[in-house]
Amino acid sequence: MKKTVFIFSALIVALLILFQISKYSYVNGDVAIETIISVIAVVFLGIGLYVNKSNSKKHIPRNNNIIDQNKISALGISKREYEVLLEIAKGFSNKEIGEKLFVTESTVKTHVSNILLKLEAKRRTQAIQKAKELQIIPS
Amino acid sequence: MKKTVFIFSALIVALLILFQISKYSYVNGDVAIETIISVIAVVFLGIGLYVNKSNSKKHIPRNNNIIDQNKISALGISKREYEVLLEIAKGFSNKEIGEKLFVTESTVKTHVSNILLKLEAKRRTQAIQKAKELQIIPS
DNA sequence: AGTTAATTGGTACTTTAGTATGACTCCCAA
DNA sequence: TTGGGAGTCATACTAAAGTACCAATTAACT
Repeated sequence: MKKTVFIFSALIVALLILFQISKYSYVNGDVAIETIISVIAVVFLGIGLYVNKSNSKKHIPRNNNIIDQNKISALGISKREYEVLLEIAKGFSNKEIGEKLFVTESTVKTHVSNILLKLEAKRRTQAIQKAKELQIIPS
Repeated sequence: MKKTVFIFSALIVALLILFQISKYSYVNGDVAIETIISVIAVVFLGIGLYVNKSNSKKHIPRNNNIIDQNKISALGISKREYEVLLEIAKGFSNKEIGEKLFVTESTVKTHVSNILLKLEAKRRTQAIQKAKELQIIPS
């Protein structure tokens, strides 16, 4: 909200400055009224575009690719377990995950079991669903 | 792109109209220069806001909750198979899905096998992943 | 130095998941 | 009316997934 206050302040200041400049210039006959109006028009068109852009940017990140790191550690999920979780969500088997992470299938199974406990899931598919709900993996 | 052309045309027309109005009003001494400038400023501020809004709206629909019905039928996935697919994505076991849809686990297995064939997946987790990529199930 | 958590790996076992095949019913379009 | 797709179910099998315990190593912390 600080930004909004700043923008409107700048807007008012700009308005006053332009008033004075245009008055002064006109009185002296230096500048044509068309020029003054054009400058005003362009400036405020630009302000309108800028304000709208900075507002619309806030609405774009509706997709939750923002991973909640706090929840991961709150659940006690370790670095390695998390890596396994990501591979599970991609649809890989335990064997494939083992090959990817350079560990045996046995190790992967251990990690998976721990993940299921920590996410309170009965199956890996349920773990995927819960992890996405908790926003700890990208959807 | 038609909209953009329209907007810029309207912009130019508005500019010309304002030129004439301001000239005429000033010559007659009816209106103060401050008023003219204020009107110009407000009008172009409004234009700036409007143009960017209609542009940014096009970028918003990045979320894909829109299910592609055409792809489902293109893949030859039947109504019942699709129902099973949705339950798989929710993390249910074959037995649980059977209870939900009032069929035996055996029937669910048949459906699952067909789904895996049609989605070219080796596992149900991979089927979930592919289905989400194809936007045939909500993410 | 001792403790703890994380990572790794193994064995043995149970439970799901998935495949293959066959069969029955229902309904719809040719 | 008949062929085919969709849906249902069963059996028998193989393949993954998951559980339970145990154990060794390493890095970090006290």
